Amino acid sequence: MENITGMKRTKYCGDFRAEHIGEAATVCGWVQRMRNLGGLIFIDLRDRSGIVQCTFDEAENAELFKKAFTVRSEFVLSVRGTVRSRGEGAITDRIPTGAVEILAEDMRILSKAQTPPFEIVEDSDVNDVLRLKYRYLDLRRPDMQRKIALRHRITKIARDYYDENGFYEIETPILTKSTPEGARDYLVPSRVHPGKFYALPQSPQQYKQLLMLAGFDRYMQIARCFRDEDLRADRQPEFTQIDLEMSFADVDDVISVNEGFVATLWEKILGKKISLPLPRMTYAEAMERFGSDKPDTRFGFELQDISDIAKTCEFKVFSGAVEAGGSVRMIKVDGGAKFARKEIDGLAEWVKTYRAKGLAWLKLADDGTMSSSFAKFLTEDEVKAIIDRADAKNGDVIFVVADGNDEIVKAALGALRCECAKRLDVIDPDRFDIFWIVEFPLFEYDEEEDRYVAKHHPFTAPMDEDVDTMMTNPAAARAKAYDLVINGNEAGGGSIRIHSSDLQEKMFEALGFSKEAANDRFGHMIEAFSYGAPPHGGLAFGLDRLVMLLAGTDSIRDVIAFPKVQNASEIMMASPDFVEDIQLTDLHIAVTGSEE
RNA sequence: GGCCCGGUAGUUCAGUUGGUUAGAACGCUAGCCUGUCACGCUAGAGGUCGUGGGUUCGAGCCCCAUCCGGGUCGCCA
Repeated sequence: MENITGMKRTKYCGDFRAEHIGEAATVCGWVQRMRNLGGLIFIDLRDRSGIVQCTFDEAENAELFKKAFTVRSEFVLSVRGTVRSRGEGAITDRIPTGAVEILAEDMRILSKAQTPPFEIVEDSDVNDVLRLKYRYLDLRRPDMQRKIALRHRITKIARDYYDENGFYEIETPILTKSTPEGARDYLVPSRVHPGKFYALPQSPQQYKQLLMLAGFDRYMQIARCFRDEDLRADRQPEFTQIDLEMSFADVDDVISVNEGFVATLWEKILGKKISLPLPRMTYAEAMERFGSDKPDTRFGFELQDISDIAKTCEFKVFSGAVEAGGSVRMIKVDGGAKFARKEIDGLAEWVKTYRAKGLAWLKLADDGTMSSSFAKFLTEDEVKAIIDRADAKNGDVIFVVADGNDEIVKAALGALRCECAKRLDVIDPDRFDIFWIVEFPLFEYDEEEDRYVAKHHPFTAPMDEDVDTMMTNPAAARAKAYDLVINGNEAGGGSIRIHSSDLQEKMFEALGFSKEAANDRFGHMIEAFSYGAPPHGGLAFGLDRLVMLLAGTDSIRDVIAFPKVQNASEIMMASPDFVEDIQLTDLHIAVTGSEE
């Protein structure tokens, strides 16, 4: 291999333009492709900025031409030469550097390369396992380079924006303590404390609150977080939050600063103006209209309650659901009559994954003919009342879900309306619906544990109106909590925190912690609050999801350099892995089961 | 843990009712070619059909199990 001495880059490949014609230049990069025309060889050289064509002419330099002959895809080269016009007819607007080329006068082969297991090209459609096994090759692809660069720009804008608004960037520990509520923790055994474990943080929640108590007033961090739960297309076990907290703030203050960040981001990255303040929708309204606490409002198909009609009808599936304390709700899907019977049957199966028992439907064909799975069990007036309420016209379909559990009805229809929108392709990909969901419930009932648990986390403040009734009527208590929703994605969320010891103790009591249990796990917080705590609150954006949205991709793996696959392993390094017995001994750990 | 989908050449895929020697494109190798840019032309190499078992005269195709991956429900304060 040759060295780079005297052949250092003068400019990135993608930066050459007609104005540089006549200049001497040296470029370094990977061979994207070569075209050998006999006495003339073109090599497309690629670096992170783009591609430039290097030309080797046998008539100009026969020895160099011979060397270029040995070059193959993905070789790493340094090429020195003169920038010149490609000449009449050869100029292309296919790439930004298409007006020029570099006539090579010298070339070093800095590194040879095996033929890669897949082609390094834009948007290649290669199996995920192979991509991830050779992630360093996958990342060479221009679209991946753009996504990772975009991620950098977003974190840079975040740091600048919060700095300008008085936030300090402060790091918090990665080795911390396990907390009983919430997701499963990743644990790290302690060598010096036999039997004790650190936990990796699910979020810097407690630390950032303590930073407010410490008087730093405003904090932010690009914080790595860890949750040992199953993966999804938009969920990784290790992910990044833009995490922040501010003192002497109420809901409006936190929302105001952070929607300013979102507007800045959209302006700088996409050139789109976001008008502020962003709209707000209560949790109750979101669930009632969209069956989701992160509704996609870019299309209609809203939920409508027909329990009143269903209650008295002869169809037991409907009336029985209402009698059992549940509900009967519907969505009208404009243009949904084009769903074939088979497809509707498929959707009926599909909603069962959301625990709905079935899917009733009523279709109005384009010629006005009605067909339905349930109309025959209802009176003409009842059917008409449903069609009228849905405001259904020819070409529409109405889907009805009935269940003794209203939550199931809403969740199933909420998911179904998104699925229908996707199948009918009614979503404008250039549209961004960004708004806040506010007034979340303070608690939610956990059927497994048979008690109320914190919907957000146990430090979330109740709304002032609900403080007095939160113990007697926990189901109705609302929190000073808010989520930012973008196109049906939860892009961020946060809350105002409890800052009085009294209220915090009351909260632990409501969650069913004994005084001892609360003290054991959160004693440091309770004590800290006793030394003068400012009112404070904060928020965390899911950085990965923000990048996804701004990059226009629907897989979180596309915006993380080295992501994990569904079983939480990392294919390239092959982690997790077994360790040496001596390491386990040092950590006082005996393994009782393994994959082998 | 449940459900759905997928695994055939280096890559992306096709493969009929179970029937001869499993094909295509791209990539790769060699040769020719001085204005290509998805260069072109000619020739060639390349396959445990994810793995194991079963049914059958015969399995890429049917059955069972299993592994790997994707999506999703549960889960994710």
